[in-house]
Amino acid sequence: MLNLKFIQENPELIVSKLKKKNFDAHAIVQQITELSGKKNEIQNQADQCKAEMNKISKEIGLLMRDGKTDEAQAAKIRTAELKDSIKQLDDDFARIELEVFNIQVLLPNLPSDLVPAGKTPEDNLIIKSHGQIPALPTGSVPHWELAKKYDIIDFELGVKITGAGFPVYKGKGARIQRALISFFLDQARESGYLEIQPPLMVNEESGFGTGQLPDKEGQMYHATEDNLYLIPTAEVPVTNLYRDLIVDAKDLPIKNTAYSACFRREAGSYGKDVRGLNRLHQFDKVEIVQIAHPDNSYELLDGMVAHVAGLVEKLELPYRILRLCGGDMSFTSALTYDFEVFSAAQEKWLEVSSVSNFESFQANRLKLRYRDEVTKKPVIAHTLNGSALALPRILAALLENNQTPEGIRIPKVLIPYCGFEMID
RNA sequence: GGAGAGGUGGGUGAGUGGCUGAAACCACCGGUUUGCUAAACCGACGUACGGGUCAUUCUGUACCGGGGGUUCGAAUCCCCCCCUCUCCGCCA
Repeated sequence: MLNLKFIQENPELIVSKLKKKNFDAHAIVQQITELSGKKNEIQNQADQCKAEMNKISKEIGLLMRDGKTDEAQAAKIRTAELKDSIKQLDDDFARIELEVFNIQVLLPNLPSDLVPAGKTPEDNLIIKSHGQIPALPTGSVPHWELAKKYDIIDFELGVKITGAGFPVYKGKGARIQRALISFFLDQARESGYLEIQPPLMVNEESGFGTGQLPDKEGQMYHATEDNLYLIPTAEVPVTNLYRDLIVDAKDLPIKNTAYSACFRREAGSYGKDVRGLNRLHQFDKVEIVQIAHPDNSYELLDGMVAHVAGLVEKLELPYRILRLCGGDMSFTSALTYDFEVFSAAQEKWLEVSSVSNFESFQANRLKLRYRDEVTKKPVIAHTLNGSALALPRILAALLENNQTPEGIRIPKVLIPYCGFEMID
């Protein structure tokens, strides 16, 4: 959510910047400017009435104390009128405030100047490619066949007990999952992130705080009996740890990491990309989150990108980093880097991480602020997060790229975590 | 699920109708003292949204879990909701 004062003071800037996201903000900005002008006017009137009311009430109190009941009684006459005005003005104010808010949340975050123009994923900017695309031996197969061949992931069994998109990992399949989680968490800890184990369900306030509610309500599993939501990413509970807080500037940046299962309904996505591990309703992910000072949030973003790149390199997977174009970015992001690894049997790039700076967009909703060391005033912080990493597609690429006639080779760095060198 | 207690500023916690935006203590910040640390003492110390100067300042309003009501006036009284804690039951 963009800050209201900022919108009022920079209408043209907002309209021009949002063009990059292919979003025409003109009408919204104009509406907001008009409505908030009206809102301020009403607040002024209401405040004046209330000030007079408070004054009279105080006087009545004093008169009563002195036993001058007649005078007190006389003073009450004026209050009835004021009361009506106040009620009317307060109602109007609340209505307009809600109206402004409802429009305000329709505005996407402003893209950073680094964001390339464009409409579709084809317009994303490849800023780095790394690693060799492996030449697989003849007879190589995609990961869902490997999963069956070595009996490490059972998709049908998942269908039986839950439904499509809820695979069952077995034996070395389960163990490699656990190994990846531990590896990612250890790496994050070594990069200075504090490990958090968050709840997997969140309340409505948290869903709102990170922007899943109300817009993406349909994408989350909702336990209606208790009005709790299964988290789509650890970003939600972890970022919300800092909701409604004013943190010390000297504690920034705050760096947290968390493993969690992630739950996504993926309503409306069917067909080509959903085979095997490519798209699931439940999957595992290690997330990294930072709460930052606005002055250095982009440096920190680069650091997060470097961290994720390190992970993929250690796993010996060919990857590329994309800077997302305006049209492919999320509503809330100011700058996003996607990581894709090459899945050699499917012969395609799979997104395994998305690292973003949200600047103050999320923090404004969260009311997450830091106290400026000079002015001593609260200032909205910046939030950043990224996957480091999401497991399923990493696993898909590991299985496909490392298949040999003898079995699937485990990357060196994972062997101590797995306790085996081959899936055979 | 049954019964009870309670939600006040960063924390503990006082406050049952007006002089309470809120005592006291702790923490944080500034200062004095001190060889350093500590202690002691003094001072400042909420947030949001408005208005005027827009630089420091000044000023209005709102906020004591959320919403509604009573009253000239509500943290305080009434109603509804939410949450937390304790005991019992059930259970990993």
